[in-house]
Amino acid sequence: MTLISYANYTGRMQETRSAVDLAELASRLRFGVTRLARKLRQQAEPGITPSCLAALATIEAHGPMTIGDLCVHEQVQPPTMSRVVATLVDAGLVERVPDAVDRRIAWVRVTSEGERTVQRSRRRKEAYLAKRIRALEPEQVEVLERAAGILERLVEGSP
Amino acid sequence: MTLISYANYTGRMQETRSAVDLAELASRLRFGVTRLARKLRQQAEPGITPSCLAALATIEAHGPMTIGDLCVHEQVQPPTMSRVVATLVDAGLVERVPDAVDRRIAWVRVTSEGERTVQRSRRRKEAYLAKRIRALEPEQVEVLERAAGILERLVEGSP
DNA sequence: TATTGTTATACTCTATAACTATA
DNA sequence: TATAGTTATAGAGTATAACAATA
Repeated sequence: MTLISYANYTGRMQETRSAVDLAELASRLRFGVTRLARKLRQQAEPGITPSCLAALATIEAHGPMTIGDLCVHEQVQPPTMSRVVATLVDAGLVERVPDAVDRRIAWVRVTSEGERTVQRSRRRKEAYLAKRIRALEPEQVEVLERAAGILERLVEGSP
Repeated sequence: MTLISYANYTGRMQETRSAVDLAELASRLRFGVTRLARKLRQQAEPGITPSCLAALATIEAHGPMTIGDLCVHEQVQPPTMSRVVATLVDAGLVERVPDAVDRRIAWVRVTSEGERTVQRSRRRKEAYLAKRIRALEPEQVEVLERAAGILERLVEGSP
């Protein structure tokens, strides 16, 4: 109340109202995105743990990566990723490819079995989502179409 | 390709194209939402683990709950929640209130310290989000305004 | 000497099984 | 006997510290 009166007084009402709406938008978006992501996680692939699946999906999306690359991307420490990769290798979902020139480096590449696993997992989550989207009004679907692109780019390259 | 030709032949092209777009929308939305949620989790409150914070936020949002209620809501088993609550009690963020009539039941209530912690955590995540939203064009913000409400309701009461 | 990754060890989160207290 | 919750114990995920191999 005080804010709006002040803003009105100083002739910056539009700006101030935007700031207020922005906080509320951030709040609602945080809530909706967090809950939806949680539901999607719950549609998990059986037989593979979330951390392994996340690493696998990352490698599948980026192409062959080193352990170091994966650590940066997944925000974990080297020993953790070393173990995740060992598990994925044991499961036959990825394979190690020694670097031709620098033999310290281990490239990690998705196998065709791993490829199938990632795609099955994605299909499962997307089917869950598609089912809910199908229940919406056409205008709502259109809003989501436009929002999807904005969300994809929203946190791109941010810490 | 085959699908569209077939749809065209049977005169259901519009429906079939929608189905195709729906899968793509689901895919993009899954990607965007998952990544954004991940970034939000990374803006975590220091000194409290994600599982404790999630439980705390749930109690704060719902009011006093039993351990059983919390298990259902957080999708964990009773021993897990029992420990999470014990940790929160030790940290002074929640308190146990014995049920007046059924002494097996333990109600869990947020303390004022817990309240402050939840709100600080939310503010931190929302500030992160608001900062990114502020960099968008006004039309994009408007799309997100409309999308927020749709996302909030999208998975309401679904398994 | 610096970099890449692994092994050793410890702590947290989670689960199942067995238990206690109460209804 | 059934229910609400806790304790005992074990497995997975993660981290830091110390190490090995290579550059």
